[in-house]
Amino acid sequence: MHAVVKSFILIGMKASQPSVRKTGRPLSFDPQAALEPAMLLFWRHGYEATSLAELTRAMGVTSPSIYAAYGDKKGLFRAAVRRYLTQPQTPVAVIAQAPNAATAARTLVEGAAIAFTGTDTPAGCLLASSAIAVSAEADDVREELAAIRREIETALRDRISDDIKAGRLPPATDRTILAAYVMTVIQGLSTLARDGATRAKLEQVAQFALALWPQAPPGKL
Amino acid sequence: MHAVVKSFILIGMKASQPSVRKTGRPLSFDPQAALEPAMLLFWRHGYEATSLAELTRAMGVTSPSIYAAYGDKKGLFRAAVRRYLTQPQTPVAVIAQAPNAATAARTLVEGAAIAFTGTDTPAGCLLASSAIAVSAEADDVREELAAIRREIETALRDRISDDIKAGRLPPATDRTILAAYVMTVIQGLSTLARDGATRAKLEQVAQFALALWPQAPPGKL
DNA sequence: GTACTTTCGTAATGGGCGATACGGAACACC
DNA sequence: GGTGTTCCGTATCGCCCATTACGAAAGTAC
Repeated sequence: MHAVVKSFILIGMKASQPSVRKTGRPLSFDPQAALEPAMLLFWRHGYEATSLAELTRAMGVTSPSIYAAYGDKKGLFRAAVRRYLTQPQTPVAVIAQAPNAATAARTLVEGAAIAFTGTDTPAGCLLASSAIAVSAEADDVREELAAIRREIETALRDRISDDIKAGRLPPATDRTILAAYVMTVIQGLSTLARDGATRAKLEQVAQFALALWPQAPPGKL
Repeated sequence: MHAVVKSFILIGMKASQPSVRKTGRPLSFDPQAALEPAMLLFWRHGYEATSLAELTRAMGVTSPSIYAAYGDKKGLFRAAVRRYLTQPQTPVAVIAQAPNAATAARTLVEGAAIAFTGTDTPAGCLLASSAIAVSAEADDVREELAAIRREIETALRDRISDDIKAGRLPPATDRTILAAYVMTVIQGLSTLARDGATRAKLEQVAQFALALWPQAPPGKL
């Protein structure tokens, strides 16, 4: 019975168009579209500091409908995080599609400086800042986001490994530290943006930080 | 009357030894010493996710006594932050006492890698992580911590200016970006520590990041 | 000892939280 | 048009939150 409920949730969330269900009263809202204002609220105030009352007001959906569509507050947050990460594409996809690790890192860091200072969105990064210090009851949510962050770091580290093997990076490069350094800069940029730093400042810090990328051995680019 | 209460609070918090008050039932706890467990809780769970019930249990002080000594939850948090920042000395003092900006930055970043991975303390930095995403009611607390972060950044930037004028740094050095870069790395290290990174890893990232410090012109060290 | 001052612990305050029970409404199916 | 199914809105649930009223307790002052 619990599995049945969950499958409905997945159906309701995956498709923006009318789902495969045939009978019963139709949904009066688009569960995918309603994630937008929820994502913005979680982005601004974080997971725990965003109340259901604020969410229902911003989404234009009553709480029983939210619980039917997403399960509970954690389910809604997870869906909002998924939406956040796929706009326009996930960091892991960015890393995979870049021609090399240097481009991947540059795209991530420069993209962070821009994404963290959007005029129509809250400052900083939802993934980096919305569940850092949480209560014991929400520790699973914090851990989920930490796992995503580690996943990105691992993907970048693997790309660096490839470049070292291919001779595009010096053999002495420490792939683990280099990947961790890039993540450190991105996380730090989120806090600076939240503290009110301008886009220009963030972009300059990003450029400065990227100057540490090891140079390719001669003739191996 | 409100000012009177506040003066009592300051007296009670500044002196660990018996205050100048003569009459009345004596305090049954040391308001300064009781900040230690409160600081650790705020450090671990952040300002909003730490409840008064947890605080009273950890401090061994009932809530009316907490309100008499610190005013309210925000007052207790501010006192805990002050205690955090003065162990062993404030970042601004570290910057002021260093022989030059390079040493100041190195001391801050290397100290962060160690302080953020203590075995007897929560991971990460209380200043960097305890009030990042907060509700509207706690936005003043977030802003207060942001002001402290900006103060540290400004102090570092001014130290860099001195070094440029004294010829210890290249004239083309952008003091604003260099100071912001150091702050970015420190904030990022806090998140990495919270995500479970080891002290060794943080120290290596710190060393790596510090390699970006501009070299002094020849003969000007 | 008596009066005065301050802090103590107990117990409660109103309010907001996440989550839900329930009956009516809106569709598809036949 | 009747039946079955699903969703909607209202109203509310119990719980925990930060904060405080109140009377007893523990000191000093005289």
